Formats: sequence, C-alpha cells, structure tokens
Amino acid sequence: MEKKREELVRTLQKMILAPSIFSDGKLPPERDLAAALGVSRGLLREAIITLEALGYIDIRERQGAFIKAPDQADFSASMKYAVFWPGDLLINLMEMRLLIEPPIAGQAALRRTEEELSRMKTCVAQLAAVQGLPDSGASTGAQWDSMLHMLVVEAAKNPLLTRLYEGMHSTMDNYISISRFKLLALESWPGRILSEHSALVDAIADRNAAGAVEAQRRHLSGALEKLRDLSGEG
Amino acid sequence: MEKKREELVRTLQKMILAPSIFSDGKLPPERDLAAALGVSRGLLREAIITLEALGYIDIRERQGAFIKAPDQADFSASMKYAVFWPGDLLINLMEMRLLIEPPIAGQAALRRTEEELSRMKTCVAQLAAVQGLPDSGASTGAQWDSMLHMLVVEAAKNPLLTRLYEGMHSTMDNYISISRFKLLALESWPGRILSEHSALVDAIADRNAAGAVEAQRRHLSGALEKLRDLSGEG
DNA sequence: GTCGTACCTTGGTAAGACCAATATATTTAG
DNA sequence: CTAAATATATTGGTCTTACCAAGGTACGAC
Repeated sequence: MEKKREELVRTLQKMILAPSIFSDGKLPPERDLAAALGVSRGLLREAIITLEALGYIDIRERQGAFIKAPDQADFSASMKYAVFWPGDLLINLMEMRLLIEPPIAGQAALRRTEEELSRMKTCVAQLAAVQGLPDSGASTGAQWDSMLHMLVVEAAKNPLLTRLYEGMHSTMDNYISISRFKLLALESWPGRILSEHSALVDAIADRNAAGAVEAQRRHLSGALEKLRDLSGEG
Repeated sequence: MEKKREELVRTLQKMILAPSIFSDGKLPPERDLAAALGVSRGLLREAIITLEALGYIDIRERQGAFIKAPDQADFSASMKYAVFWPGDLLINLMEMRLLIEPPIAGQAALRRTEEELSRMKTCVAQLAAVQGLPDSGASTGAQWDSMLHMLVVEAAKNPLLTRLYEGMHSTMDNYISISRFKLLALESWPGRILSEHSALVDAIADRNAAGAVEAQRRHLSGALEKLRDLSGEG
C-alpha cells in the first residue's frame, strides 16, 4: 500500500496543475488545506516540502506556498542543496551528457515555442555579456550556461525527460558546477563556448533538428575532451 | 536567516557523505537522530523527506533510512512523482527511450566485451525461442527484451549512465511492462522485434557504432509509432 | 533444538501548542 | 481628513506528545 504522504504529494500535484483550483497562484494556508484534505498539518507539510524539493512550489515564510509557473526555469530548488560527491565522476558525467543531450536538442528544435527560443537567446546574450568580465564572470556565466541547457531539455516537451534531467542535475549539481568552473577558467574556452551555444540556438531557431544535434554534440564533445586534458595534467 | 530545516538538510548531507559517520549505511532511528542533533523528530522528518525527494536516501517503513552510495545516485527519484495523464505516459516514456538509447547503443558497440556480446546473443536466442509460443510467450519474451536493453546500457561502460537507466527502469518498471505487453500482443510484432534486435546485436558484434545507433533508433521508433497507433484507437 | 508468543523497535500519522514576523485593521495624533 | 502609531489576526516554523501497525528480537514452553 502506498504511503499516505506519497498519495498526498500526487494529489497536490494534480491540484497545482489544474489552474482553476488555486487560481491565485498559491496554496491555501496549511491549516485550511490540511482540514480540507482531511490530513494533519504535519503530514501536509511533509508533502508540501516534498513539492518544494522537487521544484514545483516556493514556500515563503509567513506568506504561503507559491506555485511556480511551468514555464519558469527556477533553479533555486536544485541549486539549494549542493553536495560534494567523493571520487572523480567529472568525465563520466560529461560523457553521459554527451550521449543524451544532443538527441534532446534535436527534439527541442522541432518543438520549441517562440517564447522558449527567446529565453534561450537571452541566455546566450547574457553569456556574451559576462564574457571578459574578471572574477565573477565564471560563476555568473555558469548559471546562464546551466539555464540554457535546461531550457533546451524543457523545450523537448517530454515531462519525463525533464524530470529525469532535473533529477540528474540536482543530484550532480556540484559536479556540474565544478566542470563548468574548470572549463570557464580556460582562456580559450569562454569564446568557444559562446560560439557553440550560438550555433545551437541558431539551429533551434531554424527548427533544424540535425543541426541542433550536431551543435550540442560538438559542444559537449569539446567539453569532454578538455576535461580529459585537464584530468591528464593534474 | 536560513531556515533551520534547510540547514538540517545540509548537515545531514555532509554526514551521509562522510562514510565513517553512518558506517552501517543507514541513518539512526528518527528519535535518536533527532535527539542527537537537538531538533524535534517532526523537523528531522521534514529534512529526511527532503533528502528522499532529492534521491539521496531511501526510507523504508519500520526499517530505516538507507543511504544510497554516491555511485548509485538515483537520478530518477523525482520521476516517482512525475505527473501526466496515463494515456500519454507510455508514449512519453517510449519517446524518452527513443531519444537516449540509440546513442548509448553506439557507445556499447565500441566498448562491449566478448562476454557481454555473448550474453546479448543469448537474449536474442531466447527471444527467438519463445516466439510463437502461445500465452506465456509475451511475458517471458518481455523479460529477455528487458534484459537485452539493460545489457546494452551496461556495455556502454559508464556507471552513471547505468545508474540513470536502472533508476529509470525500476521507477517506471510497471509502465515499461505495460508497453512491452501491449506491443508483444500484436501479431506482427514478435517477428519484427526479433529482427530488429538481431540487427542491433549484429552491429554491436561488428563494433559498428553507427549501425547500432540506427538499429536501436529503428527499433524504438517503431515501438513508439505502434504505441501511438494503439493510443489513437483505444 | 524448535516453535510461539510477548515485547521492543521504528517509521507513519495525528493533534495541539507556541513563536515570530507579516499583513491588515484599528486607533490615535496632527 | 490624513497619516502615523498601535493592536490584532494570519501564517509558516518548530516542538511535544501520543498512538498505530508491522517487522524484528528475545525468551519461555515444549
């Protein structure tokens, strides 16, 4: 028998996804909602916290639980609990991404909306803007880089895939950050990453699936190569 | 000021990742741990549940919270709560597999060992053997089919990828079975699936990466198409 | 030594309470 | 009448206590 908590999480998800239910964009007060659902406030909180960890809502103290719009790429949930995994998985991680992200990019090229495209362009523009900035450039750039990849996955319009990628991303968050940081620290890299990302977004803009696949493959394969170099040196 | 709960999550993460602390691979009972950390059991539960939602631990009723080893990170933990309407679920699932499995097959072709190859051949032979058998043929065949796909992923020799696939598979096990059953019930299917699998294993045997990618793509894309047909009818 | 039975452990759930800070309503000063 | 000051209600954050059910353990009966 399924745990009541898990059932609650699912129930709340359905309610969240039906815009007519919580039309004001936030959940009712915990006490009210718990009473309405016939569960204790404690159990309801556990379900709500699960939804927050999964990135569906945003809980603000003394204000309520705000539903995140589905077209909102808010990485705060996954970035929140950065972890340090032991061992050296950077290469495996990048290799895995090299295998799965290119075909996803191809699908994204076919299904992206205009709005998603414009948000991708924003990411590229921001990447261009931070290029050359000293110090803070790397970490800021990494965020936009991360967001771009996430946007591409979302644009593929497969909810399972999105959850899979988000799960991978939140779990490996720290490692992904490390690899991004390492790469962005290379002098030759920022310019290269920018042109590769441009090519990717251009292909997606043209609804050129094959081009998007190839652009993403190029980008990640270059990253993998560089990581292998770095790993060989140090 | 950060919420106490979030701080707790981080504290627990660090403890989990230091193997010396919970050397038995599981967290202490909630009551003990709460007392040791100086927080209430309820708050500790909220933190533990967050960790479960993020895929770091596995909570089993009356048994405890078991730590997942870093190389066993279950990226698909969040898929447990992915929401969709049942009809599209199977299609989304197959579509996801169509996107990610072909490139993996290509990698497998390059890295497979002789032993892995022979086990793949066994699967194909078994599939051929059960073909034509009435009734039980479908469910038996599904097992060999499942094993073949798993073997291919393992042959790609990327532990992260293997975990990703295994996690996805165990989470979606039920639904994967349903789609397999639906497809194997079609008269035209068993023969087709056999020839497609043969082509896949042949390409892997020849270390023909492009051929393996294409064979896997063909196979899954055919499956997706059929599923769409079935979905359209009923 | 084997088998039951009682007991203990442990996660799941409920209920009630208090805190602190915010939002809102009310009162008061100008 | 306006606006600042204040009182009140709201709401998430946290703690405490309690009970349940099922799995594990220990101990006694035979």
